[in-house]
Amino acid sequence: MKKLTKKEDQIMQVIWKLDKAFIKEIIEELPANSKGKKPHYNTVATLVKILEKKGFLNAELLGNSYRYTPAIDITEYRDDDLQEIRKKYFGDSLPKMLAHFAKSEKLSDKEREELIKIIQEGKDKDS
Amino acid sequence: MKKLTKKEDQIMQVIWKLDKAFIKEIIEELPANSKGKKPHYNTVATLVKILEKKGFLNAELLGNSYRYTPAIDITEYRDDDLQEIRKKYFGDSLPKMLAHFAKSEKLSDKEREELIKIIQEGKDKDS
DNA sequence: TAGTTTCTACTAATTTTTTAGGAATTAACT
DNA sequence: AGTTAATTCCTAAAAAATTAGTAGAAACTA
Repeated sequence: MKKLTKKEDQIMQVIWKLDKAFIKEIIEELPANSKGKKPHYNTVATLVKILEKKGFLNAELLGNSYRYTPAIDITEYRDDDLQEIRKKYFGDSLPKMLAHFAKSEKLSDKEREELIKIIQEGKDKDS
Repeated sequence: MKKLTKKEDQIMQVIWKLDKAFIKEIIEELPANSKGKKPHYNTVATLVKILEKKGFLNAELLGNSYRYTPAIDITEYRDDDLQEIRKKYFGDSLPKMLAHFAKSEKLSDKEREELIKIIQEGKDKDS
């Protein structure tokens, strides 16, 4: 899968969240910078074009403007990301990584029970 | 914590791995590019200088050259990274993320047992 | 219809990141 | 001492990523 830059990633996160979005709507979701400015319309349009070219977005012409939808599932992208993290910090070992998380923070008793159930059951569909 | 660029991150990974390193040694650990070339000495030296300025590295003069050591623990940096992932893909929920991993892939029975033990015990030191 | 707004397409400016050249210094060797 | 090799420091070129301007088409409005 093609890599995304930080800004491209940011745009994708928004579109995954909205599922379908016009550029205008994307801008609304984006945070303002330190001077309180949302990014320029054309800035976002450029990023979106790049994402389309990279195969991350599909465009559909509605009236005179395009609406964009993800061409790639967020889970696919996410799993790539997660695998990288695993490689980088846990010697590519899932149990090591899991153990880290399990140890690292507080879980409620109920959460613990649920996790144990999941682990015992083994694999499943996706979360 | 200051953010690192991709190359800066790459250098840090090497130094965390080696614990102490001269520039020469860093270069040895870095992969060659598509033309079989390791990065230029000064390229690495520049990155290292930046990392020093950003507070990620300490330099110690030995003979006529510097040896670099991490000024920041990898676990600290890693945990930042992990938290971002958690926010980005799991609505900042640790149990959700854990559940995803637990479901996502195959674990051996032994690994399962160990994880369950860890979860039941609750928190611990770091992994 | 003329003015105004909205959006796209194209292009370029700006900023950030990455790469590496040149000169000076030190050490090492013969 | 003279030559070579390795390193630093300073600097800037090159590439990649980000931002946004200009022009024109389409749609809307008074």
